Amino acid sequence: MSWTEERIETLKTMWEGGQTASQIAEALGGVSRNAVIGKAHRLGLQSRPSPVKPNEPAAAKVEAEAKPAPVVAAAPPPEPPAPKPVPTPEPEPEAPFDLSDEAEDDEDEDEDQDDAVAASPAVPRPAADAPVLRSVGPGGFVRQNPGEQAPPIAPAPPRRLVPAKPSEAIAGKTSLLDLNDRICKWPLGHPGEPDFHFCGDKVNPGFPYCVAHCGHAYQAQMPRRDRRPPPPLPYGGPRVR
DNA sequence: CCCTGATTCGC
DNA sequence: GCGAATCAGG
Repeated sequence: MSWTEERIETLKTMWEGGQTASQIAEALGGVSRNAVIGKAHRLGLQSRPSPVKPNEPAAAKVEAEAKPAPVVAAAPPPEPPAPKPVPTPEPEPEAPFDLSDEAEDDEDEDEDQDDAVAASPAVPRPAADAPVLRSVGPGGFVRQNPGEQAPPIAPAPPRRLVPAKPSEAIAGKTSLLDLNDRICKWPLGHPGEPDFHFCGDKVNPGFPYCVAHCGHAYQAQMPRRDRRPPPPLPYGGPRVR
């Protein structure tokens, strides 16, 4: 399997969208997780929250036996490698909500989220967990060029909403409690803010959002090979394992 | 154990 | 350039 333009594009989008290397590898198919990581690095994609901390001074130690240690004569005490400044990660451009779940998530929040947003038994729930990227317009919405919208938008369903009691500010707006499988769940505003509410339009049948917001939610390119019936299963879909 | 990403290094 | 093997942290 080679890295075609399309596959690279998918890799980029998913990587930047916060998908794990495993998920990406699985979505692409024919490649291993390592291959994905390796390629991502070669592409210059910056590391996202990595579990491995950079060793500051301890540095050389790994299996760096590769370094034959230039023995000149009476080898002087090797200078300890100076700790290089940690590159400050660029803040993400923008996104309706925080996508990075793994980073700092709590269990209870997940539950809230599922209850709140994924409560649509009738709907094939295209992507309650990761409505991140994805494309294909079975609904008919036009797809944009990959370059036109760089930042991976993802109306990640808000977590921790449920303000115990309905606020007056959202009176007349579509609140969490108004959500059902027939109205658009696209969030407007930010959770916690007084006027936070949902779109509330009629959904594009089969999707959690209205047609307009589907256009925002589903954009990335997808391997348009085998036809995949209605519910376009996103990359981050159910992990088959 | 599982998972994650980072790195190395032979191809 | 590619990716398996390996490492290291959660």
